Amino acid sequence: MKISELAKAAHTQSETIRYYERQGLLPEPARTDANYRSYNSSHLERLAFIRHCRSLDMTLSEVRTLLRFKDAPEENCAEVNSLLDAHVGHVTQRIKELKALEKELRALRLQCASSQQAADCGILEGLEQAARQAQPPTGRATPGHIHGAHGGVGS
Amino acid sequence: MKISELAKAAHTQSETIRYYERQGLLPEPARTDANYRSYNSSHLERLAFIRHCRSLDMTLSEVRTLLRFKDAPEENCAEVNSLLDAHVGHVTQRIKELKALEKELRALRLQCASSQQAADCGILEGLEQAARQAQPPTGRATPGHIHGAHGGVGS
DNA sequence: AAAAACCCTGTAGCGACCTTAAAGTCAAGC
DNA sequence: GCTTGACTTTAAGGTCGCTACAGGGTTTTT
Repeated sequence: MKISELAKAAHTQSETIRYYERQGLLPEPARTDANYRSYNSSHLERLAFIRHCRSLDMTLSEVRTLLRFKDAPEENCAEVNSLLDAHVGHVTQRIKELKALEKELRALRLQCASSQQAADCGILEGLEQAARQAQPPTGRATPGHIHGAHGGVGS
Repeated sequence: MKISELAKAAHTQSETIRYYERQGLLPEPARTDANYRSYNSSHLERLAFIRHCRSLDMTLSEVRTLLRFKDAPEENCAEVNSLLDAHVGHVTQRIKELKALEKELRALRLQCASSQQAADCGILEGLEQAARQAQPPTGRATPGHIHGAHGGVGS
């Protein structure tokens, strides 16, 4: 299997596969005479595993940890459990934050129903006023790792 | 006001302020004889505005748009409204995605109650099995811009 | 045999910062 | 007047998870 076939099978781009190889997530495959990467089904399985973890919004570092356990089946898997617990915690926390955000944004949106001069725009005014009460940074409790509204794994 | 005073007042790091200046979000302030940046209250107000928008998970490009309207109060603010509508949409969408994710992760977590050999870990097994059904990438409808579980504005 | 489609390596870019480094400036204490 | 330490300056590089070239080689199709 060459790289584009593997890419198609795993719904991934070839570039991403090479990237995972550089990051040590995928083992270096055999090469053909022409120096092309030559994959087998075990590569596909591993890549599918990685992509699934990514679709669950895990970082590559988290995935790396899980792969370590897959590669060492005799180890105790307690760390897997706690990794997952932490990850669920991040997601739950992020949902909470985004809900609060959504509420604030919707309230803000109501302040300007029509299009008018920016000077009278309730949204801009609302933002300015909110900014004036120099809030304490409302940092998240734990740094977490679930991003904002922008990006994600997508297709 | 020098940079560290402004930084403290706006709960921001000095580096971030310089970064915003480079990005054209904050005007270049006057300089002292020693070439130190010298800020006034209008800078603070503008920085607070930016930080508040960031705490609402807007991108700097979105903030830039809002600032344009603040700087041109006679313009029609319709774009402000649609920007906010789009942003609320992104957040709402991301919440939906994260909720689905949370559900899947919690189900996965139940598969391994105790710590045991990784070979028998229900979580790893669950991940492997899920990965095997080569899902279509489940891309998000619109690219959106709300990130995953990792990162955010934080303190 | 030419053209199109693939593969290779290496590098640079995205966003929103954070960190480091090397050098200059300022206020206080001795 | 001199040192110490806390500030400031610019510039460069690192983070994360890719993506997009550039500039070559190879394989497949026409």
